[in-house]
Amino acid sequence: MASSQERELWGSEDPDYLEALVNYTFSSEKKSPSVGTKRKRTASPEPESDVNPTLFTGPRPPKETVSSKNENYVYGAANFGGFGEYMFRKRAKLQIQNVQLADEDEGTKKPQIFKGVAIYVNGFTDPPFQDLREMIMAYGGVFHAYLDRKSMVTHVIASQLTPAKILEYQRAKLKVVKPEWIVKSVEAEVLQRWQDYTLQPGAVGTVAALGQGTDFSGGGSRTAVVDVDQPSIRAPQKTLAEAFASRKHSQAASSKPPTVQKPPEPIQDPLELTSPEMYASDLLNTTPGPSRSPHGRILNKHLGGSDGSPSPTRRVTDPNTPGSGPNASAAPEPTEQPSYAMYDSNPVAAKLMESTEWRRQHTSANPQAFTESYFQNSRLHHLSAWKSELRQLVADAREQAEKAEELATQSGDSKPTMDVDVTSMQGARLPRMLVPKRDKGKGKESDRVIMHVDFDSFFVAAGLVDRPQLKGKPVVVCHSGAGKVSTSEIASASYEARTFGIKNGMSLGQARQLCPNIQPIPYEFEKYKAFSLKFYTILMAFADDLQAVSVDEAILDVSERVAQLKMASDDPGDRDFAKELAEHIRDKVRENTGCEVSVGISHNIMLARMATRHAKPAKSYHLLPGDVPSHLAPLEIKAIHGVGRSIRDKIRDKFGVETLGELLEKSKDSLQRLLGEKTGDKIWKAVRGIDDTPLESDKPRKSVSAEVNYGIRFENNEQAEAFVMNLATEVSKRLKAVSKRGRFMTLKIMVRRADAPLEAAKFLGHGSVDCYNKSASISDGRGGATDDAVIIGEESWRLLKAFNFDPKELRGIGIQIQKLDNVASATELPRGQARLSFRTASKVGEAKRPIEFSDEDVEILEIDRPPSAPPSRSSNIADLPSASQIDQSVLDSLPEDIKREILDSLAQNNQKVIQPKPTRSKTVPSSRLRNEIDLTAEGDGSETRSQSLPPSGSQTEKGSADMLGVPQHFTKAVSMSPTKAQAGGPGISKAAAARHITKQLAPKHKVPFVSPNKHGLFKDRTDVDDVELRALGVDPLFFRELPKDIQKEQLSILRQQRSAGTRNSLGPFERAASRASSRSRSPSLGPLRTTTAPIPVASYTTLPQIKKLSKVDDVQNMVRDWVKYRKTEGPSFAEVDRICTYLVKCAGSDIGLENVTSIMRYWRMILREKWRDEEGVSKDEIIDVDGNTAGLAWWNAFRNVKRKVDEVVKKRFGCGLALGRT
DNA sequence: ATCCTCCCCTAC
DNA sequence: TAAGGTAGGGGAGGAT
Ligand SMILES: Nc1ccn([C@H]2C[C@H](O)[C@@H](COP(=O)(O)OP(=O)(O)OP(=O)(O)O)O2)c(=O)n1
Ligand SMILES: [Mg+2]
Repeated sequence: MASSQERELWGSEDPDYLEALVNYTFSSEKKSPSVGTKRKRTASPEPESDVNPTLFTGPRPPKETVSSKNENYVYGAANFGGFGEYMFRKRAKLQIQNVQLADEDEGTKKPQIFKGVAIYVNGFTDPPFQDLREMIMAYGGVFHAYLDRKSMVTHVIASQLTPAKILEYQRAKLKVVKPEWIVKSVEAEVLQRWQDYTLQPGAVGTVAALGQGTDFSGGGSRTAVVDVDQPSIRAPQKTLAEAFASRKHSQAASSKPPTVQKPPEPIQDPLELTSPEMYASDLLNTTPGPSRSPHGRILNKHLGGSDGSPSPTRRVTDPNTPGSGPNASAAPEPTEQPSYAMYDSNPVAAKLMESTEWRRQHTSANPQAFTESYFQNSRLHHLSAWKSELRQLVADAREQAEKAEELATQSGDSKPTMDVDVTSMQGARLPRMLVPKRDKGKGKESDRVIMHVDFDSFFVAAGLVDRPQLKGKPVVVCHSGAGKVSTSEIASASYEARTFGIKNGMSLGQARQLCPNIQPIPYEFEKYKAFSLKFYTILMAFADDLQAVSVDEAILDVSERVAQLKMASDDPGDRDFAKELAEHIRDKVRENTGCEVSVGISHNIMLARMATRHAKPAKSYHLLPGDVPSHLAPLEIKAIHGVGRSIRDKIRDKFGVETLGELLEKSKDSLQRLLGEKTGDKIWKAVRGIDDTPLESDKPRKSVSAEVNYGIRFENNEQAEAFVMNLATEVSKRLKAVSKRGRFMTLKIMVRRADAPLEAAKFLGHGSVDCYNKSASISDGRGGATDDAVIIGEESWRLLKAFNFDPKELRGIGIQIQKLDNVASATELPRGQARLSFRTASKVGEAKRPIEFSDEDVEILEIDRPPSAPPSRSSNIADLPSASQIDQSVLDSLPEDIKREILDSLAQNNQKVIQPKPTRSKTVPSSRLRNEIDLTAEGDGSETRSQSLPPSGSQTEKGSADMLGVPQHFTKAVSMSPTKAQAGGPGISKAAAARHITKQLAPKHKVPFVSPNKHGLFKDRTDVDDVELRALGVDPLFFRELPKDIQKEQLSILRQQRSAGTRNSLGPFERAASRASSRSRSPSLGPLRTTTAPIPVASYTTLPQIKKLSKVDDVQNMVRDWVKYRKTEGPSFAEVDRICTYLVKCAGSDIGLENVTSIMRYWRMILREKWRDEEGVSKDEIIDVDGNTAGLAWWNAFRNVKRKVDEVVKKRFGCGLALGRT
């Protein structure tokens, strides 16, 4: 039965596959390769015309099927739209204020429809309390935070109240109405009859408000509201879900009654195996595994010894055998668990691979088609992509809100806020944290109310929305569905399935052994995305702050929100508002998605997560401080977020403890010695329920990558090269999608281990492999960051070629880009512009560059770019292009030993003799029996285990990695063989020598290979930007202060106008710019200036540690951290504005002025330390060696703030603030 | 001390 | 059939 269903769900149209299945004899060992057996499928398309229909089409439900769109930057069809108008609830009021201000500007003031109306809001409402409050106030009403006999409240707003409560109010002569009354009145801008909105005793919480009330589009601002088109909180939408959800095989499972048989025996602690690197499927493989260390770890047999043979940086290895440790076993292992795969080498795959045609249709042998369909169907790829998109959306919404907040504040919204104002928006004025992660709330940790929200069995839950008949049954989401021995991975298992021991990450085959009647359902990526968007939209309405964790999970700070609820309640009593809010959120999500989420609440993130675990499924749980000790004590170590198998084992091996309670006895010091400073401290604190980690919602992206470690099967180098180029194109797309460009890249390679079977246990999996990485600098022609697919692709291919691997042995390829610059501030200019900038740049650059680029950088090595190569491309640190590219004279200048090494390496390289050492490898422990169970699961500890090299191995590993026979850097840099040429020469170790060279090469590449004097290079696109900006009539200073997206947008508009010859008419941006400059133009910048302000006591210039006021000191520290935090990308608009607001405010008071001077001086000092350049007016180019423009942005920010402060000071004292020279 | 590079580890 | 990606915290050890 299952099979028929499966067929219906997935179908199986691949004749070759079917044949392979049929022909395979399970009980026997592999059959002899019957070549030529496979014939082409009946109705198959020609090989090339259509790449491979089976990958794209197929009987899969059209719904979830990826409808890839062109605009999607990745193959994924599941990008999120933007939250666009969504805002954090907390900021909603500001939006309204804005609207109001705007209206006032136009002379259109909101009609005071609520004049004479005094309102009190009770309990949870939709829209939220604060939104209502703002609406009421904006339209002339009075808002009361308390309800006592003295207040003149006329109306009580509530979505739901107990009959008793309603009566009580009515007796007090209060009108009890629903929120819609407010909303509708605002929408119509006319006071509606309250009688039409009275709250009836019987009314259920189904506040219609969500349905429609929230949208007060009438006011001209919908900022605080969920847009109707987007999946919103309101209408239970049928939208996407329905649109896509064809009723299709909904009745597929109908055959079986909803009876679930009981699981054989709940597995408590399945062995854990897999790990990111070590997958359970590969455990069976290795026969003669690496030797085992005392602790059950596998010792890495040292490959590539001194002979220079290659050594992997890593080897994907065995998940350590369960309980193999000495003490082991605290957890009784279920002895009967199915293994990930039944065979060491997948017989079906082996057979299919015999067919060239099949390979070209289903593996990397067909780069373009394979990559595309692979990413479209990779759940892990989607998970990662969604995560970063969500983070970006949250960051955007936040930035937008903050901007609005600033505007509202600045514009003087000093209008007297009605009476109370418990909630006051003072947040906007306080010098709140600049850097989010900073100790914004030290000391008040206990006051935080953190909520962790996570869907229960997300993929399954989403899938069951359209398959109600499967609810209550053991269901799993995975590809395929056929095959008794399927190696298809289970992305999500229902709670019913979990009772059988099935876990996320297991193979379907394993699951079948645990539960023969397991019901697999297909993926529906589009639906997950849509649900997630609704989910986040809902959360945003209730959170003070929000951190996106993943597509189905988020962390909220609801401290303020809960405090407000409490204050607004006339009868706080002992109600747990946090829990009520959690349930409210659960209701909302259920209404909108039909899925259950669980909520964990506590006073810090770690505990909130633990609370969620306890709550699941379908519940909420508030872990109170008093319950923490007893709650944590019995949990296993892995229950701490961030503690995986490796750390758990280290602790277990060292202390022999299994639970958090036992860990309490270990000293912090011993933990730090074992795990490292930070990790040890974290664990020590965690065990005590301590976690001061703040929510992180706006961290800048540090890398962008794309990798494929599945289905990689090349027949020759041509295919490999094509694949690499294709992957580079993918990375390029991703970079462009986030407006980033990089200056450094790393190629990640997986190679089949010699002892691993040709075909892995997992169908087309990578199997047991060795990992190798190689890095290189990349740049556009001007030494700037790049996102060019060709540049990245060529560099990647060169790096790969340098390894000289047999293409047939490759099993994984990845390209990662680092050292990112934002496009807005990086290069993006057409040639012409570049040239323009060049002039300016060289002018400025020549003066300072020489200093930064010492002779060694520039003169030691010069590499001429082959004329054929586009001048734009430069490689770097990593291998030298070729012997012909090395300037002989430069070579001659090198120490003899080093020179020899270089030549040797080049020679070897040419001979293709070099064998790199893997940095890592993945393998299987020999001890693992084929039928043992290993399983993976994420939830509990069973999954991933990655085996780190044994201590000794690790060290050696590390050492060898660095030296690889020779210094790793050198090796990399020169693509040379591992031979440890002994050159240790005078004084320097070989490694040191290599590094030395590397260093010389590195900077050199990023900049050109030539001397700056010679060619006046060193121009920086940043300069370009400034020059261009000026050419466009824009003040660079002002421009830099704008949010990146605005910068980009304005830039393109201006360029367009310019090219269209419209330049003379002022564009919106130009107007803004001129306005800005005139507004703050003040000569105050000069370091010297008379002062009225007392000179700060200490000269931080010389002694930064001197303190004056601890408060000042705190601010200074914050500034220091801030600069450090944003050192590579410059400060954000919101941050600068905040510090500016703070300083201006301080400057307005006598006491504060002194502090302002101190802080400004300190800030300047920090900037001077980091970016030499002074804030001199004449020069505005501060570009560091890497071409980064952060320094420029920082100085601009400093100058702007200084200007604003000066304005204030000038008004009071007649002249600007004097900071003195130093 | 602190930075930088090259990993390892973890999470979903 | 099957889709084992990817970003960021942080540690080790060398450079500065
Ligand atoms: N190894 C994994 C783990 C998770 N996921 C996907 C599917 C999950 O549904 C989703 C969310 O992961 P969770 O860890 O939150 O797991 P579930 O939501 O499935 O279950 P629960 O949260 O109830 O434990 O991510 C996956 O594809 N592979
Ligand atoms: Mg979940």
